[in-house]
Amino acid sequence: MSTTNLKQLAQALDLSVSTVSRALNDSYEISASTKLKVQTLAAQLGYQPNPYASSLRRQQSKTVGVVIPEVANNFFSLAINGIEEVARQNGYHVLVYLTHEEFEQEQVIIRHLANGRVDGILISVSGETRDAAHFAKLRELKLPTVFFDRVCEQTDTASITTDDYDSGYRATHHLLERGCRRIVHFTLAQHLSIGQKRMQGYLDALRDADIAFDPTLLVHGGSGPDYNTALMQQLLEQDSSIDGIFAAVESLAIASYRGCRATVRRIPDDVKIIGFSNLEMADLLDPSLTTIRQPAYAIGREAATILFQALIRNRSILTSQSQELKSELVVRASTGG
Amino acid sequence: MSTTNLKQLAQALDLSVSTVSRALNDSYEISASTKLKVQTLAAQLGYQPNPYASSLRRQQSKTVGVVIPEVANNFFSLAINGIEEVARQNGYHVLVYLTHEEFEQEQVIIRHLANGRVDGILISVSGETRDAAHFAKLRELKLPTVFFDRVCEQTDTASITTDDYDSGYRATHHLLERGCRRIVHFTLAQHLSIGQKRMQGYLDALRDADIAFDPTLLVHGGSGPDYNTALMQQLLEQDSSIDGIFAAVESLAIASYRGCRATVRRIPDDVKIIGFSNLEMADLLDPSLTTIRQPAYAIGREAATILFQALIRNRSILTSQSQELKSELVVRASTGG
DNA sequence: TTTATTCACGGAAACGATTCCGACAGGAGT
DNA sequence: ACTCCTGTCGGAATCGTTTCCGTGAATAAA
Repeated sequence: MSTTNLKQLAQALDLSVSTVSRALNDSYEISASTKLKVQTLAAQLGYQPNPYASSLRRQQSKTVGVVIPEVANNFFSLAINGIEEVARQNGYHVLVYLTHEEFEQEQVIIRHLANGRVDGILISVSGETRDAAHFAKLRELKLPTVFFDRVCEQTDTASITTDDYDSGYRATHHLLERGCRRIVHFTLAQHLSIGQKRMQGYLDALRDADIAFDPTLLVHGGSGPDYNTALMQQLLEQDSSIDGIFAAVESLAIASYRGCRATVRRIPDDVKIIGFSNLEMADLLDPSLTTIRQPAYAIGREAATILFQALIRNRSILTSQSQELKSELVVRASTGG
Repeated sequence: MSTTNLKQLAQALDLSVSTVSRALNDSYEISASTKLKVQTLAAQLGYQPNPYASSLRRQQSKTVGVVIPEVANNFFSLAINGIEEVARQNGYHVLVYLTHEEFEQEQVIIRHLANGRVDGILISVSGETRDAAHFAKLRELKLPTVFFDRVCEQTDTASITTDDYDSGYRATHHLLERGCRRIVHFTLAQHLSIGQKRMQGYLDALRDADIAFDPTLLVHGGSGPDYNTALMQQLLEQDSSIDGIFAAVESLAIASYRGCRATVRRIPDDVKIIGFSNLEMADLLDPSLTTIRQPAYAIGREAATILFQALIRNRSILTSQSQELKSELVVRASTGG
């Protein structure tokens, strides 16, 4: 669509196409004078190389794919922010795909990405993902892939996460410290490693406090805020002994708030709530929410940085390196200040 | 990268490349039997056409570009959600670019997009954008463009917005109804049509209530939440008569909350606050925030739908059609209930 | 003066898919 | 028997770049 191409430039300058191409790419075998002539005319005519011709010839697209469950979520929004920034700095473009937490969508997207459209992939797997077969193709094709936050343990490639076990432990420990004894763990993605690590932190904190684990307090959220609110409401109605909730993701913390309101439980007097969240205005909630804040922006930046290091080196497969960033516990009113 | 290509398929089947291509594209001039043979082998080998070769030949990329100020924002997140969904349904890919509210970034991005990389553009312009010269190229290239929410009035192409004037009027009227007399209008993007419309609604509502407009109550926010909070705090300290704030975007409503807290103003007793916002948990804030909720997801869907209608028809320039969706005023505690 | 080397450039082959222009059957029409 | 289709397919051009290979001239080395 760009109106001018190499051939036109070459004709106008009475040079060959190859010379013009080399001049624009600052090749050493072109004299400074012709380089100048070519580049000035190119700038004047606003020449821009056709990206698809270029991508076809050199086998690289200068594009990365980002696959995430959803974007209307503060964590992933911030992560995309970091990714886009690093990509821009490296002259890469960013294709965004949403799985809507559905495994099937994820499979389709991965399959569509395995045709050279992208040079690398950054992915946070869907909550439904159990199987890792669809990632095998990426490995076959030597397509560099970095998992972030929600990793898939069955595939050995680079991944960047937060200290999920520790965070789960600390969150639970914090509630115990504040006197909670009947703590609900409200979770999504229970069969993902991230969910299991957080749960294990929860379990170990209980064990260390000599509190028996009650399986009825382990609640698996589903899709949709209304569903999760209803779920929590129902649980609170059935069990009046509940005095704490540890929500594994932001949306579940919100659902917990709503559940408490619906059942007239006071926060933090009756029930204390802590949740993973990147909500900027957690301190403005009623009551302000005690959060475990993940360094979402840094995660995006780090994941992208790792990917681009692999891309500019040799575009080979990434080693099974995994990096772990620290989350931060911010105590607020929902756990008693 | 994809391991199999047309030539390999052709050799394996003892057919020509052109025949295989036509068989896969379901051409009428290929017999049903060979079509079947070709398609089964292609499926078996997991053949996927090289997107760049394909894009180069047919001059279209099956990709659209989305240019927005930021993604860590509920409105734009929801809009992207709508866009991505429509794009997927039409077999298109979505490239996302962030301007970070900077005009220069926007120019660079638009320039980079004007080379055939995308078949169409969806854009919400940055807060700094005054000049529309960079959009002229898109028009020259006949690159279909749809503005959404933050439109650029100087270019006549399709746009989809909300009823910004009405919303501004209603928001201000609501504050007046609740007894406010000294209402701050806290705005970004004051030289964008969206900002001017909202402001005009504010001005007209004041006029209709026979309240003189005080220019010191028109506050132009800047970048960064800390800056905006400080700005509001300073204003509240200087002027104790302020009894209402109409925030033109979500982040400014939040800054207003923080400003009130810093100056120990009670909401809604001392100062009532209303703001544009797509915050899902506006009702959980302390106090719950009266909002004007834009149909963000629908805006994204509509904008994308308009774009794809143009793309599948004739990929010609879009007519200067503009569609307006309605926002919703949700009254909550921050305006007294 | 001859040979080698460097410099600056042109020609043409890729990359992988689409598509224009044929071509060669075999059957229909006269 | 001859022409004329129609149905199926192959060859080659094409999209716009990049890059391999080659070439002529000028300069340096012998």
